[in-house]
Amino acid sequence: MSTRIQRRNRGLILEAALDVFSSRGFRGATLDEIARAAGLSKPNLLYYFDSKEAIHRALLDDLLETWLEPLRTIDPQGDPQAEIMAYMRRKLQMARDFPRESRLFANEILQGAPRLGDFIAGELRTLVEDRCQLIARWVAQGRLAPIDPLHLVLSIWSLTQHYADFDAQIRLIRGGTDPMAGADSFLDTLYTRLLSPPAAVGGDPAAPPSSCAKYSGG
Amino acid sequence: MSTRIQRRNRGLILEAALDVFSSRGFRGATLDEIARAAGLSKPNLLYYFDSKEAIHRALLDDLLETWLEPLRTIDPQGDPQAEIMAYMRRKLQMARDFPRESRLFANEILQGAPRLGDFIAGELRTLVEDRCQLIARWVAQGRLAPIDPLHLVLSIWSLTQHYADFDAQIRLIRGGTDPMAGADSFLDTLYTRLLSPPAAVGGDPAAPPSSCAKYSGG
DNA sequence: AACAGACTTGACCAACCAGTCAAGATTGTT
DNA sequence: AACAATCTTGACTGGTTGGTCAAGTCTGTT
Repeated sequence: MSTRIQRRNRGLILEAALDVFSSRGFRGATLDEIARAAGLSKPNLLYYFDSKEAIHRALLDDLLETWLEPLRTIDPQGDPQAEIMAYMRRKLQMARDFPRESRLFANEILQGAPRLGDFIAGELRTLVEDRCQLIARWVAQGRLAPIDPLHLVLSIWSLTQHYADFDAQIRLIRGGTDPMAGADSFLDTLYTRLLSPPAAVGGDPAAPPSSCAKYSGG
Repeated sequence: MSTRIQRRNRGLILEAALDVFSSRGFRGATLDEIARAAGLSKPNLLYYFDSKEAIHRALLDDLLETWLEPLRTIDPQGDPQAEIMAYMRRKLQMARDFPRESRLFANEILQGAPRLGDFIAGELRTLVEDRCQLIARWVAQGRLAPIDPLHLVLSIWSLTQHYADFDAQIRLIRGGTDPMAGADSFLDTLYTRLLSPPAAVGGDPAAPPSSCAKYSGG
């Protein structure tokens, strides 16, 4: 059971901590700065969370489900190209809506994934392998242009999260204009051209490149 | 004038500092750790560099020229598609050869580019604008498929540096196999499909999308 | 050998850090 | 009003950090 005050203050702390951790990394963040941003005293932070580590952990835990969900949503029964385009658009929308979460994640990976190793090597890896098998089947059926499924997935992560993670750089280069302006239509164009199966209708889909072979067993 | 010992020790320090800064970020790195990695005492580090900040600065300064050079190398007289493919391949090779430098840069941008703001808003921005004008001309001439030049450049940065910056994640997902295996041919495929102008030979190149218009004045 | 300049470091300092604690303030309930 | 549970915090601790300094060692030159 948690009180009204607990819910409010835990919320304030996590919100402030997301700001600080995402922009300074774990070691660069200080409890004093989080406390100041949350409008609470430092001992009060530690009344609600056991440690700096625990706050960070709580943020990551919130994040992980949100992170996996769009990948889970890909529907094996749907149209291959439409499914992948929709996945890419969901990820881009997440970069727009949750840029701090993206940077929190990026910070964690950049430092060698010390706290996310288990999640990545476990749940995420399993899910990615499953999705790669699905994509490989679609390619084998000639419903997608021949492509390496894993690199396709990585490219979607890379291209969408880039707008959140490198926001500071893009802002400085574009000087003023919205960093993500034009990103939607660019990525639509990119993945349409990348994925559209060769115009040749019907028959004989080309053999998938060898890099897909390892997934075709599913 | 610098002595033999100076050259050797400055080199040892910068090499060690690159390891530490790239994996921990500026605030997460400590002089003790750099000193230990370099095999020198902490006061000795500060005999060769004025401060922690100065070591970091020296690393970034070394980096910036290397970073710009491939973009400069794009030849306005060359074949458009070949020039951009070659640029992409150079960037991918840099991600392979200098992953720590890429992560050092990524750390800096993630934290809001506090030390690179001037470089990015100045030299880099000017160069990028110039290259975008060039690409926009190529598109207008129908020698490249219609595409937003800035997002094209951003996509190359994103897709190549991703293999260095998110190395830890890719390693954990692939479990053992070389994180960059297959990246070359994937990116070759991607940019070939993205950039190849429509098969229609000769005449009437389609009007470039409006997002290119702002570059067409150069 | 002798000497100056270059190099090295143990011991230290002030500032900052995560986390503790005891004492007090606030809140919800009767 | 009274009381217990919840909430809040100033003052503190032990450990770490970037950086200093005086005293020393090493190196190249004569």
